[in-house]
Amino acid sequence: MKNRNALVCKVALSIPRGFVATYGQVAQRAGLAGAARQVGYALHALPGNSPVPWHRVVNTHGQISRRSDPGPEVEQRIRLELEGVQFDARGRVLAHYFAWRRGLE
DNA sequence: AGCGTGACGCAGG
DNA sequence: ACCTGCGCCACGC
Repeated sequence: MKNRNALVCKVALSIPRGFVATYGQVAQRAGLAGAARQVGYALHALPGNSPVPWHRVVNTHGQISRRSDPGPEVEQRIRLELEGVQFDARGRVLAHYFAWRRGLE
């Protein structure tokens, strides 16, 4: 269960504080291109005390993805705002905070 | 071993 | 901008 998961963690850890990245971008960087879903699953499986900045990963719309438990959803928003990340009225992270632009790299 | 499900993403219409 | 379908792949039943 390591590899895939470890790779995802590694990429997540490379996201600069105060910035965010999409599941797709993380997947791409982890060598799991096209399997963004797996990134979501991998992060979902992380223990709550994990040092991995899972909150810096959002969906392609720059929004915090809906999940079964609303709790983590709120926590993610808090943690990001704590790092200075701002959201627009629709709950999307402003493009300015994306660590890596799409198509770039 | 098959099947549904899910923190996703992209191409079409 | 909105909705739909399809691809992806690990997990649990």
